[in-house]
Amino acid sequence: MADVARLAGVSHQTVSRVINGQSNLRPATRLRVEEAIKQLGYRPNSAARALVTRRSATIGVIGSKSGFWGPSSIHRTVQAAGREAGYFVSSVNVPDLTRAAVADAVDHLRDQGVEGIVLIAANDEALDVARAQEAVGIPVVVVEGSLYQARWTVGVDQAAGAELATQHLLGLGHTEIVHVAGPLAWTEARARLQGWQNAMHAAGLRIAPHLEGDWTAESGYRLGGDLVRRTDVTAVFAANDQMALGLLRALWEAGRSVPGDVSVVGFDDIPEAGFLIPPLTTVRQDFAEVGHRAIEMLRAAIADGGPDGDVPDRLVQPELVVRASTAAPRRSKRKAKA
Amino acid sequence: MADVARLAGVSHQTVSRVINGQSNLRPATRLRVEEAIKQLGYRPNSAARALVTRRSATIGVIGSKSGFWGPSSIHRTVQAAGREAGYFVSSVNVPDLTRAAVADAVDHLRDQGVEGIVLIAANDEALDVARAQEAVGIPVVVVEGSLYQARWTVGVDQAAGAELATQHLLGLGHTEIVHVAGPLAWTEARARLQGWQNAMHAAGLRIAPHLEGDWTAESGYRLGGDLVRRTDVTAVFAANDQMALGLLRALWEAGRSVPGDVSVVGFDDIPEAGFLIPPLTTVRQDFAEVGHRAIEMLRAAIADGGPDGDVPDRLVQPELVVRASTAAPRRSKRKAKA
DNA sequence: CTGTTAGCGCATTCAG
DNA sequence: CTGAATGCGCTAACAG
Repeated sequence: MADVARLAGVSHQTVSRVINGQSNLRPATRLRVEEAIKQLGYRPNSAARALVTRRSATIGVIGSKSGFWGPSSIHRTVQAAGREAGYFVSSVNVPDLTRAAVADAVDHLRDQGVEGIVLIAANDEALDVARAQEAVGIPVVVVEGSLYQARWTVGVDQAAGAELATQHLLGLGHTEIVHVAGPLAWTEARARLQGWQNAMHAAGLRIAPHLEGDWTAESGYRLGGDLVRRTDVTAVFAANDQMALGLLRALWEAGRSVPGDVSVVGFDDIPEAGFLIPPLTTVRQDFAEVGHRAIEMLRAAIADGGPDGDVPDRLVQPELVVRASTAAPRRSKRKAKA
Repeated sequence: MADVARLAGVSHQTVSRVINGQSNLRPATRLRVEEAIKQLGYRPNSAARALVTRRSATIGVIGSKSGFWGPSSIHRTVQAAGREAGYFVSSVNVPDLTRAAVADAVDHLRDQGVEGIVLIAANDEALDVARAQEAVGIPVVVVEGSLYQARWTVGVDQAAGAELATQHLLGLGHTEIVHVAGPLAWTEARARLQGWQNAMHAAGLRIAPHLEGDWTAESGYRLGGDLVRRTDVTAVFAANDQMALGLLRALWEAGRSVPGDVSVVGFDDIPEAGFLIPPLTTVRQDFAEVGHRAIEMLRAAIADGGPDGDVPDRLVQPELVVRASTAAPRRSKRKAKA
């Protein structure tokens, strides 16, 4: 910077003013300085700036190492939105979302001086850490966590999505609809379970016990092995597409046709969903929107720290994508068809 | 830090020594300082440290927004390995790997003062930028790029993997093996194409023209629509699992059985591969290993800048995973079966 | 083994 | 509209 000042024949701080786009500058001076900057290929030192301004212009994102479609998509969109908003974004992927691992990630990020943190794919333990952190003073926005367990939250309306899926099945005439849930320590899994129950309840139907998987195709396959024997079940709503995929395979192996014998609905709309056998009906989530809102909220939290925004803003509405894995049940048992 | 010094009754400097784990300290003093640090909840300011040491302890990772399995898995493993190595890791996902976008990402990272960059999933344009960057002084390790186009490179031996896949098909007795390649602007796609050609050539077989997809299931499905008419083709080697998945669907729709009528091999071993219909034979890549080596190499590049390591170290060997999508051709046309 | 003295590169007072 | 001083929090020399 001293070099630039010398070359432009001005002082230190005039250069600083140019860089920070201050207004009180004679255009000629500014031009001269800009010229010198370009000529010398000068780049401001962000460490020095951070030291004096006490602003690192950096935010942290905590994700999980596991690489499920939803969380990792959100990680990407949050990253992109953060950068667009002018931040450097520093990521850390924890092996699992245990209290210790998340706390560790938070520490790492704090040491770097991040101004705020976005925590993705939160389960209960992770939420505890988030709450503690907020108390300590560094804003944490939780994505896809429960709205009631953290102050700053953004996410898709999971329950609404699950209701959409279930209602679709209901509308087709199904009454025996089983839910293959995700791990219930995850708030997302619980919200989807809840949505399914709500819809079943609203339709006046008996709510069969749900199954619980771990988001993987393997678990869907394994649980599908059990479901296959229950011939009363005409439809399954899986809490994500991976498990639905495993289910499809189990059904296929058992010689039960989809959607002839049983309809299957997933959740997420992974890019492959439309190319499964058969193409999967599922619930699409607008991850890009989630990413943007997360950053928006984080900025607000950093600037303000005050009361959070309106609840409606935190929820992104999902959308049902109907494909070929769902149809009316073969023999329509009429019963609770209102 | 001044507070800590005061509380411990020592100087500035001694505190600094404790933090940096220097050896010349009386244990008693160290203990006293550590006590004070804990009591005050003191955390070193990394900006100040970066300013004086000229080391940010930060590295950058450039990935692509698209979210394909391979690149995003590597992104995660690189992130993890970087953190284990004591770095802060800052990510940026570019919309596409064009020259402009990558150059932009590099600039962003440089502004942050990263000590080095890992560039993931490189195509030709991105490689240009990487080379330019190396010349300018900031080390760039390219993952999955061509070994000949950049100095610091780590990756899976794509060609070897493709040969593995092709040889498997060959060993089963197939002679008409078509390759559905990835976008050939990607070095990975070219290497896999090359491996297939090598194996075909070595077997003394005619090399049919390849098809070119874009990594997506959709493209596999589309290209599969064409392949379906070519009844002479008994086996297809797809350059990734997504395209193989689309292919499976196209084949299924056309009523051609897999592996009865045609065998299919993929590449990547995505977690769902074992649960497709039928379970997919594919080539597995050890992404964690790639991530570790990338960081290892980046450290070397940062420290040294000198000659690169031995070529063997840059290549991770892939592994064939045989599942149910491959079998001997129905009518064995003997011809080049050695 | 420990304290003292400088200065990293910048933004922020305050004067001109 | 611009320049001169001051200090952010820390580490790197030196002294002692």
